[in-house]
Formats: sequence, C-alpha cells, structure tokens
Amino acid sequence: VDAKSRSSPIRARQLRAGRSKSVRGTSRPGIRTLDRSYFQRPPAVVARELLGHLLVSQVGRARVAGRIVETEGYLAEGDSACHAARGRTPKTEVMFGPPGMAYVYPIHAKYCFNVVTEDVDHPSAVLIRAVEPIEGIRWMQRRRGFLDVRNLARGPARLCQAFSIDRSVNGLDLTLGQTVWIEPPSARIVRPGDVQVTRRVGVTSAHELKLRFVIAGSRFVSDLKKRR
DNA sequence: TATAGGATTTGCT
DNA sequence: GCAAATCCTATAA
Repeated sequence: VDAKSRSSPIRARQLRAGRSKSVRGTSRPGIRTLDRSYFQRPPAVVARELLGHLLVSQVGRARVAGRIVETEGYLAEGDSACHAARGRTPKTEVMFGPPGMAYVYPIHAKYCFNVVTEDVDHPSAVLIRAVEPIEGIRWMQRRRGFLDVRNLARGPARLCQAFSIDRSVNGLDLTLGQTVWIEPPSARIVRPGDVQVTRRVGVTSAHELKLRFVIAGSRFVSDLKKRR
C-alpha cells in the first residue's frame, strides 16, 4: 500500500479490491451490478427502490445472497441521527465520498452495512437492515451459529455476520461486483403498495423522520413491533 | 488516559 | 419486557 492510498481509505480499498479480482475471481460477465448513477440520488429514493433487490457476497467459494426487505435512509442535512451530522471524522469519511461505496461501521461489537448515496460532500446513506435468505443458507448458518433461516439476516448486525461483512468492506466500490454487490431484482417486483414506511429503529434522535422502508408482511424484517 | 454512549443482539424472567 | 454483553468512537482532561 503506497503513501497515496494510505491517505485515502477509499482508494486503499479500491486497490485491494482490484488485487483480489484475480485471486478470488468473483467478477463474472453474468453479474449485473447497479451503476453509480443509481446511488447518486436521495437516500429516501434509493432506500425505497432497493427493496426487492439482491444483496450478494462472495468470499472464496462461499456465495450468499438475500432479497432486501428492510432499509433505512440517513440524510445529509436535517438529520441528527445521521453519523455525518457530527462532522467529517475518520469513521464517517466514506460517507463524504462518491456514491455506491459501502459504509460499514462498528457498533456494540458488531457491524452495520450501508450504501453511500448522493454526491461527494453530501454525506447520506442507506442502511440495509434485513434480507430474506435466498442462496448460500448453509454458509449463513455456519457463520451465524443458528439454523433458523428466519433469524439469519433479520437485523443489520445479523445480516453482516451472515454475509461476512466487517470493517474490511468499508469503502468498497459496490458497482464493481467484487466480494459484495447488489443486483436488480430478477423476479417478484415490489409494488408501491407493498412498501410500508415507518420511523427508524434504534435511533435516539430525529424520531420524527419516517425513513424506514419495509416490504409489508415480510417475515424477515428486523423489528416485528408495529411501527408508524 | 478515562469515560460515556451507541443506526445491536441475545437470553432470561 | 428488560438488562447484560461487548467494543469502538468521540470527547474531555
């Protein structure tokens, strides 16, 4: 890792991702990733549209995938619950960069996975809170230590454990289709009427904002209490 | 160096 | 329903 990449976590991650391409060989012609313009939109829009998309991770031979059923938006302005609201720090650095990058942060000895949205210096993101396991369930069960499919990726930290997402994924370019990426829905399109909008889970401020999006009726959402 | 608190999860009552 | 577990980050001293 040279001096330039050391000064930029994002660049460093890109370099690592580029190197891993030949090692892991996860980039295949068949993979359809979302391009940067998809993420270059307001977090509430991206959060809503990501429902039904496929979150994929591939580490070595372990490929796991799940249908996104719950997301939350975090705004660049007027949102005290957004980490970037406290300013630009090493932790929030990635949010201030280009859209389409992974923002992974540690909390309570666990991790949460976000996608950076909007433009540079406009720090917003979408938290992926839950997916419905679709592929690689055996890998998820091994990583989680639980067999119950319903609890494999129900909740942001559980999801990260099942998908093997940790701090090394922070700053990863999700448009590359390497290690972790998101694919458009192949079937079961989510209709507007199937989307439920509620207050966010767990935040200790900005309770008034309704930025949580769930596929109504899904058994795989993280918070089973009826929120408004 | 110390401390408080967090976009959580789990197990026990 | 409640509280412990667990550890990183930011802030203050």
